[in-house]
Amino acid sequence: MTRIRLHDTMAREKRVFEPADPKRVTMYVCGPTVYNRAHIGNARPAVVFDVLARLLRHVYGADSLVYARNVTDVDDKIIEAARTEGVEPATITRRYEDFYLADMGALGVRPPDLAPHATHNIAGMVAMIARLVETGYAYEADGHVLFHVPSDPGYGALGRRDRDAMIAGARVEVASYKKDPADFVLWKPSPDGMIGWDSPWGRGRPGWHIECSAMIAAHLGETIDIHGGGLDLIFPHHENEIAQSRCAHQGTPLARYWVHNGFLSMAGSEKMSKSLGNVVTVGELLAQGHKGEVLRFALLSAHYRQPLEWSDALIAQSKATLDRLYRVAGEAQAGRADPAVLEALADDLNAPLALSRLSAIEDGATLRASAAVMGLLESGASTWFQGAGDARIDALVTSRTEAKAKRDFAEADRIRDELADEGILLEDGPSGTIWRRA
RNA sequence: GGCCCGAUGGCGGAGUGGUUACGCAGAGGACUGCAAAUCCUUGCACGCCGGUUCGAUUCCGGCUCGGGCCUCCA
Repeated sequence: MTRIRLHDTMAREKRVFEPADPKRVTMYVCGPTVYNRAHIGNARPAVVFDVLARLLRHVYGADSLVYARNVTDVDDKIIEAARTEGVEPATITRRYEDFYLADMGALGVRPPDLAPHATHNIAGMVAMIARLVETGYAYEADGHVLFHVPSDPGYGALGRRDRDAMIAGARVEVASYKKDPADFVLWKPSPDGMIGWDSPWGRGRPGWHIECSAMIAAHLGETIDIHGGGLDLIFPHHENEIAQSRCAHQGTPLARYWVHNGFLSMAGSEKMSKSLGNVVTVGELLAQGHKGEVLRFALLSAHYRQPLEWSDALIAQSKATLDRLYRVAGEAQAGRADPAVLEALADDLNAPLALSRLSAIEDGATLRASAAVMGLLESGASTWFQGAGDARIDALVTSRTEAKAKRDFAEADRIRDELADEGILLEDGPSGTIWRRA
């Protein structure tokens, strides 16, 4: 069996991956807060963990992975967006979840096995908060319930920071009702008219961190194999998840491996972020005519932990490379995957190395099977190059072939130029002329 | 200020204590009515300064530059 190694953020090093139960490998990745369109940076974890899921299924069996990616559908940004538009929060969340699924689908991201929604798991959150209050890890204050960080001596292990450092660096004013500046919210009150649920502490809504802890416990178990997400979630989000879950579960660890992807930046080298306004959404890129698979290839062109600078040149290079790979793949059916490609992916998901090994494959069936583990080359070559097909173009190509047979090259070139103006390129091969869209 | 990460050829990007990454783009050739595609050939590299070493892009230290986190954030 292929031996997978993963870089574990907790250990700060690559570790051999050994699931607790090879027949039921569990993975949880922090999914979107659905209040706007996903930008290309948001797509990186979706694509990266989609590849990891494909690899895990390849190694452990298609039915041996349970992959959950949550949907945060209650959040202050959602409430704000709903208020701005004058609609219910559910209108916002449904709209943007649909967009998210469509955008990720275009990138070849398969839906996860489970997509738990925060609003469907309130009872589990309330129960977990209640247990934390009972056991002295959390307290009620001014309508809020807060996790008391000093009560958890293990706090800070993932983010590698001590309490003093956290407090010294705090850039947000500390709420007066907190016992300790580092304490974070588990439950907050909702005024009349705002989305909320009844609880022992009054009508309110959950804090962000408790959502993931409760949904992991409810859907995957107290300890999961892999927890993934973006680098920026390490602190505080994942640190807080760990604290809540461990304290609610008698010290049982939340995850056995922590995997974090690096960031995408735009040319100009600042982090792509909504607040900076330097974002390109997946929807915009698709609308510009870029194929989803090209964007996927571009996202996989750097190792997932490395920074990746997004640019038009990167998109163009990715397309050119994919064009060539599709010519090799042709219409071949998937055969056996190349072990060298699998080996690269198994070594901490080294996608760039895997892609380079893909380039060395000359057999279409092997190429297609190997690329499938990365979610690439899943179309036939004719679909890739021509799309749905076009009888008018076929007729023009036939006319040109006839002109060529009569050695009327002026007419043949005229037709070729005419098609070129439409972005249609012709290739005269030994078995006739084929066309493709540029 | 604290913690963490990165720096490879025109571009993207692996990897390694001493031999070719690979891809894209470029150049030359073959093929072609001309192209395209394909094949062959080919140029271009490891941020700066020290140290360890027979030998460092690779290990160590310092520096410079860039990026991330420090309770909104993939």
